[in-house]
Amino acid sequence: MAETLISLDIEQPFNFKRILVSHGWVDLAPNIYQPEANSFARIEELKSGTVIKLDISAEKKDDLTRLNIQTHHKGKLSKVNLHEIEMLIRHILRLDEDFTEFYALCSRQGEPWAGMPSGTGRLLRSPSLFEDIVKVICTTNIQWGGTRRMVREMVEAYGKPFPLNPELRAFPTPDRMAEVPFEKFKNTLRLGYRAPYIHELAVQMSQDPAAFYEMIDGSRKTAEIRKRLLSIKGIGNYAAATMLMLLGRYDEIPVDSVFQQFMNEKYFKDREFDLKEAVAYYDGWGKWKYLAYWYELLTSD
DNA sequence: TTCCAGGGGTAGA
DNA sequence: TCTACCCATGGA
Repeated sequence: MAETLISLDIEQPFNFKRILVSHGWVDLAPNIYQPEANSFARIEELKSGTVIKLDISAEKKDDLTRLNIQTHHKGKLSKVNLHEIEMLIRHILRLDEDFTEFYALCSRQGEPWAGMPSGTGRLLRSPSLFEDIVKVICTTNIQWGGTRRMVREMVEAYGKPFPLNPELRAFPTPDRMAEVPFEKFKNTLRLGYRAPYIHELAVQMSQDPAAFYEMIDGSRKTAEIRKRLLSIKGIGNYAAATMLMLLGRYDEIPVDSVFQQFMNEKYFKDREFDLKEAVAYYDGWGKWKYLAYWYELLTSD
């Protein structure tokens, strides 16, 4: 067993704890949430096929935050491996995303946004597009406990084991899912009607991953990316809005039962609920609608 | 047992 | 673009 510590100093407003409680992602396998330690771990299969465990925590250092990524591995990690780990950490924690404009807007909008803790706004994501799409599909038309179960079953059935503790596994690659015949895939996992969507996605992404990354290219307009996301079976309006959020685009409100119940209770107490009016409530936030809604929801009770 | 969940696909207007 | 209807699964 070997350990390698990677430390990253973050100078911009940054709030690690807020990432952990930003949405449910920290609680989905192969993430391991450690709330008492204010940290989380994650099993990761690197491009080389090496499976490692990452223990991710943060500490305050004067005016900046130091991220500590304790990497547990068998054998030695190459420079390429270490670079890949840093890049994936930067991605899942959104270290390179700029929220300056959002914070300025929050301070002008009054409460609850004006009182938002510094560095809020980063919602945890997964290293790969495949993992995030699969997880978003697993949040549709099901309670959160069901989402956790389905994701856990996928990891347990098809994730590559961590050699130092084979009970822990990485998130399955598209290849590993695609090579399983559909009938077997469907009967191994209890995904309900989502099984064909996820298996088909795995097949397509294993055949032509570049097409998917080209689809979400940063130079594309949000509406264009949204249209492409909607062409994926299993992704509708809610899931597309959630995927856009995960891609760093906050233009769309994810209209689901949570949104409708929250808006109904907060703004439609004495009158009939109007969905268009509820969505339009966030129009003033422009490209920051999702974060505005999400923060209001988090602080509502 | 029935209802429905952090909805979406499809057919038919 | 909008509406009905169907969809597996499991928790409440």
